[in-house]
Amino acid sequence: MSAEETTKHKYHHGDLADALVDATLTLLARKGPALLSLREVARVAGVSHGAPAHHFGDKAGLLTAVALQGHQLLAERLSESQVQNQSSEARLQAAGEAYIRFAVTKPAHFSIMFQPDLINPDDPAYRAAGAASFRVLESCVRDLLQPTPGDGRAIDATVVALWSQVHGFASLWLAGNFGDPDDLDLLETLIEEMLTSLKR
Amino acid sequence: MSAEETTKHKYHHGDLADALVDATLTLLARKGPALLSLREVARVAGVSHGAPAHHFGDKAGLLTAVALQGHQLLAERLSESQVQNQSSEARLQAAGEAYIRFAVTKPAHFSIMFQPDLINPDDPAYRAAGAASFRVLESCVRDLLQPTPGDGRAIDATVVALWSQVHGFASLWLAGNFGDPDDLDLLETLIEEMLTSLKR
DNA sequence: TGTACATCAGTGAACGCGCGTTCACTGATGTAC
DNA sequence: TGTACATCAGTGAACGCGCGTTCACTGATGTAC
Repeated sequence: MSAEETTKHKYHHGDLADALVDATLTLLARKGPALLSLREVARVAGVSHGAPAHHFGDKAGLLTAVALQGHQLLAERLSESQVQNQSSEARLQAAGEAYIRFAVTKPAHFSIMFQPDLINPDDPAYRAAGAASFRVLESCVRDLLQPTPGDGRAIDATVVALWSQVHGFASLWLAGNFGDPDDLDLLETLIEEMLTSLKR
Repeated sequence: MSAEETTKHKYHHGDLADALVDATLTLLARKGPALLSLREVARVAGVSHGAPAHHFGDKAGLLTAVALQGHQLLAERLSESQVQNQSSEARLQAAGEAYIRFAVTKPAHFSIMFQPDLINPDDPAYRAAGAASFRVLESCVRDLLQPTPGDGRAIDATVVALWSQVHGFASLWLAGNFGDPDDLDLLETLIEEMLTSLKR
């Protein structure tokens, strides 16, 4: 972000695509995907409401870009959680924890990433990003189970179990089902208590 | 439903409130909560678009009624899953399985039950129904852990773990993240493989 | 350095649309007598 | 059994609104020479 961008109003924005994604995230955090409008996004970004079409085609295109960024970010966080040399069990737990922390710290991204109705779920880049984050989860489970490569099943039940647990926890937490979503102490406690049970 | 209702068009519907809820469920199944409109609901129910206001006040009121019915149905299914005299472990597993089966067989209900943005989350009846289904889950976990009544914690981590897992599985399944949501064989396999791990 | 020109990015007016909600109304029902 | 009347449930026209998308345009940028 250049210095003059903050003061002067340039006709050419410079990085409007990114700015629109950011504005979308702001609004997603404020009111949820169902109530978001393209015009309001443009308003927040400070551009005319016709501008988004240039970069994203239509509303679904913009939301797909946000969901895609979310998956990339998630894959990144999951990968980072694996870098330290730990036991397989610890790495599994770290992946689960990273998933939950991603969702809780990036609720706006998370709120749109699994909404096939609102995005273009067949967008190749989106699919690739989703597959990438899934692969990290999968790899640490495989690691744990010892290599039984190509045992023919479409999806491993242990990955399903882990993914389900952390995804469900994040969703329920964000919707306020476990108490105040801003109670970070409670969050820490629940994460620890829930995930240590993975070791048993 | 009376016989003549199917043929004759009566000015007074007789049970419009229920019919509107049913129409809402039809549309929720077809296009998801974000894209649902009150006027379309009325159209499907075969009444004028002003009619819903009489029974539900506004759109959020109607959606709240649907979410409420969903929670009641879920609580029922969870309770039913507990009636047989089984071991504590088997009952826990049965509750988890009942939760998933509810979500998969009633996706329209499930799609709106945890959307505080679209309903009136403070509606007393809705809150009560949600609390009731939570209590069933909680009771079978307490049962399993042996009575340590009133240990002071706001929410038990084991309930959190179970709820998270089945809720996450249902959400991810319905969104197509584990494969074709209509592949019932795969569903059976995954439910069994995932939930038997609860016993270990 | 300067000029001409192609390309690009954002504007803003215009479009048609379906929406949620309101409300005076009217058809139907049921109760009192 | 019949009549009057209160109550209720659904109608349909009207309201104002914000939306997504399109498109001729214009301001800005960068490149060729």
